[in-house]
Amino acid sequence: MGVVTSLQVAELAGVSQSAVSRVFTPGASASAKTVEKVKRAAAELGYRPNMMARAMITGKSRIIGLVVAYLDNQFYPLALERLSNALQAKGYHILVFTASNDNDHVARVLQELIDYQVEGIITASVGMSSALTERCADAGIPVVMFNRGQDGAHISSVTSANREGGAKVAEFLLSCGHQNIAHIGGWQGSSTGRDRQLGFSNRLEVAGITPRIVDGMYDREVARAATLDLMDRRSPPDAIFVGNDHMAFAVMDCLRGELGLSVPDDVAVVGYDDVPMASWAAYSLTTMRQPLNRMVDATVDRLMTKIEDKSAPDRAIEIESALIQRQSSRQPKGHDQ
Amino acid sequence: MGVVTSLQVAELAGVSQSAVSRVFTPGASASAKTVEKVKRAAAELGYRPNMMARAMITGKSRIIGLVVAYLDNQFYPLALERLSNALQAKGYHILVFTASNDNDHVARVLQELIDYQVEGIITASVGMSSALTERCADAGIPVVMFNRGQDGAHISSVTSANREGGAKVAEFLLSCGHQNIAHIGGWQGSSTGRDRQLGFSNRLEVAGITPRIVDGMYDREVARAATLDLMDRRSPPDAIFVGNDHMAFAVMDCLRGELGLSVPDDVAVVGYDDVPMASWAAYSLTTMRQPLNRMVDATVDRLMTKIEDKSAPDRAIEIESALIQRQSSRQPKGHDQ
DNA sequence: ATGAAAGCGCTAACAA
DNA sequence: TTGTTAGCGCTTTCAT
Repeated sequence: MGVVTSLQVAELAGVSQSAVSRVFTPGASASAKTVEKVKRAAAELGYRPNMMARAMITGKSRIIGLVVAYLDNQFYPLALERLSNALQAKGYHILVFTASNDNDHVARVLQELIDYQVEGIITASVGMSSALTERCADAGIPVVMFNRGQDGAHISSVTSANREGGAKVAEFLLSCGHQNIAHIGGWQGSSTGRDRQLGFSNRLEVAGITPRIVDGMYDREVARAATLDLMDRRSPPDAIFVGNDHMAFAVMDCLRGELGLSVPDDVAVVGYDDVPMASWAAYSLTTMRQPLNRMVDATVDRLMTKIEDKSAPDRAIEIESALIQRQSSRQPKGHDQ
Repeated sequence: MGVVTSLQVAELAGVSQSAVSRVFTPGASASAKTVEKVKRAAAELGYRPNMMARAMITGKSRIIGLVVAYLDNQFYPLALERLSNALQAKGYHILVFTASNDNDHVARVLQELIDYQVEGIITASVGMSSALTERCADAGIPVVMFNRGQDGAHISSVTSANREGGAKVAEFLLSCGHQNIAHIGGWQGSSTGRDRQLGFSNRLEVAGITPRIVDGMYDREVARAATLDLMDRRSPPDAIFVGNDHMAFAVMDCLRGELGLSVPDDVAVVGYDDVPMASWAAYSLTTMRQPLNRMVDATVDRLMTKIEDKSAPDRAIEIESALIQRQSSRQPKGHDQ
């Protein structure tokens, strides 16, 4: 069993144990000769520093906790992958925790993360009460919320400009000549869902239109039921803005499969996120592109900043997003092919 | 900053530091009175044991390393989610590492995992040379390969019965009356891809049919190119078995979108995995169902067994899978609706 | 059942 | 630059 300690390396190399430690500590001082001897001995014994011991002393575990609720919406696994890569490049690693969007559950999970002495926490697809935010701050652990915000709170977050995004969708549907518009929103318990909806309906109201609104809860089944309900009314909508792509696919499946309708001829559908699947031929979904890479970069940047300087100010970062037009929507008026 | 130590709790509770430790150690002995006093003091100070320190001493980090290559194939995020939940329920957590399928890369990642003193390693969608397997064994860290096997190797693995699965698909396509059959295989560098292909072509050969075979590399783009190539030949296939669902979706997109063909009238498509998307109306893909829950359970079980008893034998577990018939394939002969 | 004492493997002053 | 000496916060003998 390969449990080699720095002491054994020291003995073999004929130096002190602390010399070994220095050789394996980035910013430490050691003569070329010592480095040489130690490296050789270490290689021979297959020695590697014990991260746990190091973490305990320095208080730097090099671990970032990631709390995530859903992994069935493709946006999140992709975010996880990118975050992991970006963090790995900086010598950090991700400890994954799954939690439902229940506040108690999140609290428990957060406590465990604190127990693990993680250096930072990223929450994705989960909300946090300000009480929880406080708790982490007390423990001295920086938190960045990914794709969720928290109103007027003392916490860093990275989202796209959801309100503006919702407005852009409204603008677009209006320009396509739609008047009878519905919205299957993201869960109203999430800032993301609320903001998109707000931007959307505010812009529509300016045009004197009040969209029919249902909460899709970020769930395929709920979105499907909402679609069925919407289309069953006296004057069904000819355009539906869906709170995210994940639900939009369900809406399209329902529209085309169950109801035998044509998208976009009978009903136009617009989503939000632009996950890879949105561009697949089977859907070709018009959607707001959330720039994943930039969101990930901003998240990592925010986290690193706070880790290096705990007193750095918290910031709510909003990244602009753009509408990607595909086949699930009609052409805006006055725009020829 | 909430860095409360057991010593502070001990002082407040009027007991020794070791008493505090015992109270927080599951199998330890302490009188009801002591437990009471300590718990009260701990609660007052907000004390929680430092996992890092505990891990260092006991050698039990309660962390499982997960090495994963792709997260764009929906099968893996789902596996990750289930694994995380199952492990969380047992008090373990997942440290995620992403690695390409390059042996050196995997080696580096594995070394980092060993540095972190993880108690076990799960590899998903990545292969491991037996040299790497050895290394982990030397470090005393159990490894379970998920959805990958290693021929005649000294390692635990959990897969579905891929060879048999491939044969089942062949059998099915034959029963539908197909004669001109192609296979866009999973990456041949993976046991999973090889086994499915082997079972498939062996069964077909019995019927005197030699399928045209292309390696799809588990990649949408490669699968698309393969489809284009296959359909461009003099006698294009009327049935394609694709090595996994992820590629099968690309094949269907290409067939229906780019080539304007009908599935299954012109070409039948069968996949492998049965990810949720396979059942969505847009695809309705006939596919082999890999029982994710059972695979996850087996993986966790195997890992726990090896963690508890390092000398437990390694086993290659194969879980049976069944064909799920949907709309992307024709009806087998002699079977009425 | 409890406290004292000895480490786990390492980093970080401190002298030399 | 180097070795010596303390610990980090905890678990674990070992007496009591």
